[in-house]
Amino acid sequence: MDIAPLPDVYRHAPFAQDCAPRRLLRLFSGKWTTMIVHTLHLTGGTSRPGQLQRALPGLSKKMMTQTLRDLERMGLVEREIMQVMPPVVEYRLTQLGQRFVEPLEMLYRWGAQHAALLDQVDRNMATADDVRNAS
Amino acid sequence: MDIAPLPDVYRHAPFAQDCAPRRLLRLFSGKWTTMIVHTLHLTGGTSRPGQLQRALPGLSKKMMTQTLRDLERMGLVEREIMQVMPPVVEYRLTQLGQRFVEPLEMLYRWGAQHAALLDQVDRNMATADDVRNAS
DNA sequence: CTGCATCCTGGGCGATACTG
DNA sequence: CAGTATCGCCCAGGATGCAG
Repeated sequence: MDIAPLPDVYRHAPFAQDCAPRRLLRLFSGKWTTMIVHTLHLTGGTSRPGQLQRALPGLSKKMMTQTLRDLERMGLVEREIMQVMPPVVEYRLTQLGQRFVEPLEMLYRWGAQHAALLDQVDRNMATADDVRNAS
Repeated sequence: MDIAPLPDVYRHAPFAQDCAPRRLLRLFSGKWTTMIVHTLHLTGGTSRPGQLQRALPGLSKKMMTQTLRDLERMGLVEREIMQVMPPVVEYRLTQLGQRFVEPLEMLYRWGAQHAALLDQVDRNMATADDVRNAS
């Protein structure tokens, strides 16, 4: 008995359920994921937790470790523990992790170069809110 | 009385609270935001809701309208209503909205070209889960 | 067909406090 | 200093039903 083929709509949809774009978005859906990866890159591929947290204002200790654990599971980050007192830990981008720096750099660079557009968006939202308040 | 200056750490942090990268991430933090914008672009800059929903399997009617409203508030999308029965509506990227297509294209293209890396990530997570189950 | 209101659940994320 | 555990909020986002 044959399996019914998927409707064309699904096979040809540019954003099929598990297409690469969606997978990439899911990978980087966490609030801090991309920034942590990118910061590790900026610091030469390796940094210590305190350093990391200071570089990312607003990042709580909990979210930092949690995100780093996720990144470890993905194989993008590895952790080295030195058994001394006080303990010293270093996080490092794996080779796989370094591959993902490129798209992030592209994105961030674009944002920096087009800050004016972001300003425009903020202004639009502000005036929209004004209208909303005036009603 | 002077206002105490911010610690250097904050002024020089690559990811200061409101830097362009963070603003860009916030803009596109919604699950469907980027895909809707990109789909509008793919369809020549304008499409109807049904069409849009069919192009994005999994997108509920509610989230579609909600995201589109947000995009309208940002000034990235505009809506045209034709008063007929049954009603016809068209969503269109504004000029501002079109400016944001470029970074999305970069990102999505990168994802498509590096699907192998995404596969590797999935495999890593799978084996990590195996270890977890074996314990 | 489009779109809005309502209800509800999961989980992301933060604050706090405690261990080594 | 690094990491874990616990608590609780809030809201993104999905399901359903109704209206124009």
